[in-house]
Amino acid sequence: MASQQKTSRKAAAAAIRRPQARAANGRAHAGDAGDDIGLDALVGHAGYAVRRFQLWIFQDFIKTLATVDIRPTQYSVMTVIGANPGLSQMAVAKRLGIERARLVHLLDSLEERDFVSRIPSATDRRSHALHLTARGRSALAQFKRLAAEHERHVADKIGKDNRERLLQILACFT
Amino acid sequence: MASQQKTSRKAAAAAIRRPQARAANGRAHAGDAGDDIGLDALVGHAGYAVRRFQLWIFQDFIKTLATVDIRPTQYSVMTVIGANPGLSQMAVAKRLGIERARLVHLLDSLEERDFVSRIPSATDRRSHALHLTARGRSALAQFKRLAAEHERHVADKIGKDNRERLLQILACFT
DNA sequence: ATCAATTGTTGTCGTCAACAACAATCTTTC
DNA sequence: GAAAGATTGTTGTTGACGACAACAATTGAT
Repeated sequence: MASQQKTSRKAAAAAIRRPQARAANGRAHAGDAGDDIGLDALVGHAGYAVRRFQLWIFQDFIKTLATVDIRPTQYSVMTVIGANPGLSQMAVAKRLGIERARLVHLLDSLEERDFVSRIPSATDRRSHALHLTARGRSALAQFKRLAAEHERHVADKIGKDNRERLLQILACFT
Repeated sequence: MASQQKTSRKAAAAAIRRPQARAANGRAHAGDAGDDIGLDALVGHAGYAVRRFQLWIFQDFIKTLATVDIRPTQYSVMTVIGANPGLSQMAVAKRLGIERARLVHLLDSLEERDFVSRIPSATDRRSHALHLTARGRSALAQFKRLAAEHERHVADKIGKDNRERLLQILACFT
């Protein structure tokens, strides 16, 4: 493949020049940096819009909480544990739609930073009861303030009422 | 960490039993499999809902187009090239918000399957003019039919009008 | 007592975004 | 027209993330 690239770059300078069907949005020379590139069917696909939106929103979250070095998934884990102390890893994973294998590493890092502690369950010696540490509780309070600031960025971007509508539409997935 | 887990599992069976602050949504024993686990602040976060929604929507897309083995990103690349023949890799990457480094591998796979061809640009010997092959064009037509079916799944899930509203709200990101 | 299921853990694999470096090539500037 | 800087495609690495498979310890059911 690399060699194929090399050879095709060097050799076939006289390329196949087909009459070439015109673009759906009719542009002359499509190679330049103009921003009038049509998306065709993509504009009707919710998945594309959602992907772009999630990219933006996650980047803003990470940037807004960069000072405390907390990522969206870590925030969601701490929030759920804070609201439901004593949950097992299984319960947290199921509730948040995270693989329990992945949650292991997430909790490892949060435990290293002394935000969360795994306490052996009194009733089931297989499972751990998850709790926030004192440090974790006060940290989470700060995270929530920063997350609220991030949420204001979202409202600024798409509009306050649109954000409300969005939350309502997607409520069935939370 | 692994040893810490081992020891804590074996040793501290008599765990710390704090009086333990009650959960925000007031539950008795939080360790069981009940689905009444509160999300607390997460319900107000657009990012969380969007993440869950994107997970669902991408999985449905992949499943619906499994017979043709096309993933969302591949579909978006072929759609844009089909609508704008002759685009450079840079232009496609910028338009779709993909890293140009990542687009290289995407195009490699699409070129291997004879859906896309990189034709040396006549005006700029650095860049490639991207085109769909004849096989790529007819394949894309089928992909679009399947993608439309997927889009109906979305409408079934969140409601036809909600889907329209969603597309409208997120139009600024496409 | 035995067998199936659950829980946490470890590991691998593939996708994806972000970055950095590089050669080839184009563009700008003197 | 030659040097300096920018752009394009490519390669590679890193880290977050989802999916899956295996495993030991433990629990629950038969």
